[in-house]
Amino acid sequence: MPIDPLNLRRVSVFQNATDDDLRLFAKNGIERSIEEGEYFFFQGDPAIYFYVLISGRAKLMQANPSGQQVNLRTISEWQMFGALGAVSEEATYPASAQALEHSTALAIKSAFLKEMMNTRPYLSFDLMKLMTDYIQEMQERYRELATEKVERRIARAVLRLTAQMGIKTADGNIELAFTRQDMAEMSGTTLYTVSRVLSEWEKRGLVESGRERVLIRNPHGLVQIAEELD
Amino acid sequence: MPIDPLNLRRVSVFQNATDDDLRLFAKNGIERSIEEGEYFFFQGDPAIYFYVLISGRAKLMQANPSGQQVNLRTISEWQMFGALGAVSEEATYPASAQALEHSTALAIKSAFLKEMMNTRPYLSFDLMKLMTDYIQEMQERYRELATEKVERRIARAVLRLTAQMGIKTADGNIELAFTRQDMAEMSGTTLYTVSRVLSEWEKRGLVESGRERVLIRNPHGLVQIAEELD
DNA sequence: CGAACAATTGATCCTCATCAAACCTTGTGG
DNA sequence: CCACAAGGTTTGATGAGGATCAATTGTTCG
Repeated sequence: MPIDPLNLRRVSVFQNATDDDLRLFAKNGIERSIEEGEYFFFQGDPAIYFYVLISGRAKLMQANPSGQQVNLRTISEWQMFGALGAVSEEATYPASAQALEHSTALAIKSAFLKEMMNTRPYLSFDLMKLMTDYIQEMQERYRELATEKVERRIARAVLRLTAQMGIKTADGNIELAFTRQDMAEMSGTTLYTVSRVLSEWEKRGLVESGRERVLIRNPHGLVQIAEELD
Repeated sequence: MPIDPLNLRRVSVFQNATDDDLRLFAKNGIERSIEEGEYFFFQGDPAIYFYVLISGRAKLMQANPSGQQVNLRTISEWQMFGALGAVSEEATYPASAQALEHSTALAIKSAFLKEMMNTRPYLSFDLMKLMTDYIQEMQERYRELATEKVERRIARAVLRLTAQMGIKTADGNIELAFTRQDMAEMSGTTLYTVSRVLSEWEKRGLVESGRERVLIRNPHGLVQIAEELD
């Protein structure tokens, strides 16, 4: 069943689009559903389409030649991904996009977005806005990785995730659904270190953790770890 | 003495501008000359202007609250910097821009660029192109920092620099003019480690190094260090 | 020539990665 | 409904890779 085109307004790049434009994008897109663990695209594939995640969760990962990988970002509903190729000609995806659970996305030809941008300044503008935000985030994460210790990096990753993908539980706490491996790839460390740090936090009453699950008990405590001098 | 507006075409974002547009930008800019070590702007300042470096060299650095800093990129002639603020409203610079030698830049109001982009799709487009390139570079550097060992990261930093700011010497070799500290900030390590690695490379005949100076003797050898598996 | 700055090198220490083994948790099929 | 397999997690032991500190040497410039 096709989505309601007007829902696309929830995509930040489309927030200023006319209803007609939204319908145009929807009409030009094809829905793709994939299972957990499968890929929307692989690093190195020609970047013909960009995607809008309609349901589920996914992650963008980049691997080095020997296979080690980092998690560049996690994608939740109504986020756009794979859009870098919409600008540079004959580009390939710089990262792979893997579903963290059963997910469906709308795939739209990058060339179409490019075409639309020619006549709609608001589109270029909103896409640029998205890019600058992302650049700033990457610059910060880069600095963190270069200058901060693991515990703090993990705290930051957890806070970023809670802001973006945290699920409110019945009792008002916030829960994350990630494996230790995922969290390690997001903070540039190993699953062992993440496990140790979480155990320590649990002892201190900051979180409660289980299989593919972290419950934030004391967000303020995490902020302190993430921010405090020395 | 004011610059020739047509020289602005060498700025990648202005490559498709009309001569008249170039003159407009030049007329709306003011030249600022600063000495080595001084700053065009500081991290946290309101981002009212963006800059085009006309002569000299500069670096963009980001510091964490306790003062440790990383070098996000180095800026050479006819490169634009500080332009992120042109998109997001009431933004502040996410990094500081410091001159590596006596430098002069053209400062143009971000609001003016924004205004120009409204009516000139090519401008938005070329700026986006620049942003995507930068995003890809940052993503790669982030992955490197997370997964690669220092020696390789230093090799990559050196190669990036030679491509961007290498100076051909009389005998056909390429030379870089950076302190160990600068190189350390660019590869996410310390000046001591950079010094040790350069000494080792010198023993192997890959480079020749001196005060604020590295001469590349065997670029291919460096590429091997930067790329080889295992 | 001397002061200021940059680079080198050795010694030491600490943070994490790595490896290994055991332990949970969840889902599946008999 | 239990048993077992598969995948996720924890924890300990060990060691490597760099950071840090300190002392010395080299370079540049007024």
